[in-house]
Amino acid sequence: MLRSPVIIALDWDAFYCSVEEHFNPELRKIAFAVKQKGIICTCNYVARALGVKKLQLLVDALKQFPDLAIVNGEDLSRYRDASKELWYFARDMVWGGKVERLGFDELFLDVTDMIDFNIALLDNLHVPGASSHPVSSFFFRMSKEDPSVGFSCPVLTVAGNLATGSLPGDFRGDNLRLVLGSHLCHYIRSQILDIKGYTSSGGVSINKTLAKMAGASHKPNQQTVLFPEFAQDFLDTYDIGRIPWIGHKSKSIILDAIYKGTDSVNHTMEGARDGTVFNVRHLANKQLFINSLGQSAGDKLWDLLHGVDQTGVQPTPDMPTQISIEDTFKSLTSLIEVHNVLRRLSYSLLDRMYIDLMDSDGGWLGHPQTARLSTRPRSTGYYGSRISRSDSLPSIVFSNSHSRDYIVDYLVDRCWMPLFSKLIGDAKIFDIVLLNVAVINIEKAPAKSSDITSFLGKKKHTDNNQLDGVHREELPVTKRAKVVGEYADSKGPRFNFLGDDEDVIFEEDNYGESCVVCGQRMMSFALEAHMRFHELGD
DNA sequence: TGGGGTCCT
DNA sequence: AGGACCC
Repeated sequence: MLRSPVIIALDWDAFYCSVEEHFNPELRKIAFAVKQKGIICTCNYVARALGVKKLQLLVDALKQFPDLAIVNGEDLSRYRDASKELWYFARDMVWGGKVERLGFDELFLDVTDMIDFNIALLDNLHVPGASSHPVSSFFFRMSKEDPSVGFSCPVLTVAGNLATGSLPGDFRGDNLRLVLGSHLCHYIRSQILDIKGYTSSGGVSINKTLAKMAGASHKPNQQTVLFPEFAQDFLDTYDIGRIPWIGHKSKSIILDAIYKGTDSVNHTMEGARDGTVFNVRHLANKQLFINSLGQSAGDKLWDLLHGVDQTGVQPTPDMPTQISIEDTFKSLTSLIEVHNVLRRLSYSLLDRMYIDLMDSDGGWLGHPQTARLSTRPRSTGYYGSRISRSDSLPSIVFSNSHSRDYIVDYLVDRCWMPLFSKLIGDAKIFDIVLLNVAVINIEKAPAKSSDITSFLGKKKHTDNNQLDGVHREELPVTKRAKVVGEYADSKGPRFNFLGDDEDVIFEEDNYGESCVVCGQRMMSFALEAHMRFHELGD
């Protein structure tokens, strides 16, 4: 008999805010939001209760809620650190480490093996002919080796919410496995809260998409199990655009294909086109999906509407496949400004490479092969459109015999600036709003025997599962400080109320300054290097 | 309207 | 090199 997987989706509640509250517990009590440039990227639940929205314009939110506190979240290092820590912690609990990370705040856990093992234990408790009563509780084992590790698991109840509010017809077979999954989910969330101090929302079902949607249906700090027999009812009420992996483009293509006969008035009015899963399922068919989206995407999205998701949990590797650093601007038009931004971005990029690609002895775990520079032109193309150029990454970035300053200079002059020239072409006239530097195509370094060189000092990666509440909050800082030193310290969490306008005003003082020598306008932080440029007599 | 990521074409 | 998707 074929058994379904048991998948758990976890989502840290208001993640950036939770991290900030970790650093500054006083934030817990007040309404606050995390901003990046001109927008609020997330806000805590105190603020949400007042009506603050995610992805709201900062100026709008402050107009409406003058007392809203604002934290600058443009530097992601603290969130990345916390994300990694929670990911490793969860992964240590899942047999085979079958954990996939999605963004910084979501995990998929394939706990099928753990469920199967414990189902077998449960079956053994039923002595044939001895009793007609099933056990009401048993000890769920979290370890194959140590029978004392685990938790008490009531098998006649479901932990948390029921998607569609319905109990399944029976507690046998795959249903029983999901019941155990719900208790496992609850146990894992409790561990994460008790030991790491983060609340989460959980979803339990037979594949990633159903688990994720189930989890999203009851937030925060709750969990939901979706039994397969209710999957279609659950999905049918959703708009297709709310199903993960069906984005704006796909939704629009699908609705266009379905409603292609209707007039243009209806076409442009979103409300006029019923996009519920139920409606789309009945007005379209698989062939229409394949015709309009292509074989592979059409097939996949049609399956999704029916609760079928073949993509398994792909364990996220320890090394990222790319590392990128970016910044956005209102407008960047001169080479010297670009040069200075690239210098700053290169510093951060090196930091990230040292953190994510080096082992505790300062040896490289992986070597990126390619450097990629991306920009976004101002007001050309659709929003978000980027253009990029790439070239092989100079191997000097792996050197331990050059200073960081030297490597940065080398990168900017020999790598990023030439790529930038390639990007903007012969006209040499540009107006960009974004710069992104990335190292990609990271190849795993061959296993090394020993490497004594350690110009960065020890980067300790301990498993701090046993840390108590007092020391827990110091972790992310101390972990990073040894590696990046004073650079990171200068960029610690900043937070201010309205009235302390440093972070609230949008980059006001970065613009409109003029060089006293040549009169060229540039951002203030570019002035210093620009003056050096004059002193050297160009 | 951010500052990241993944995979596919 | 770009485009889709995710957060």
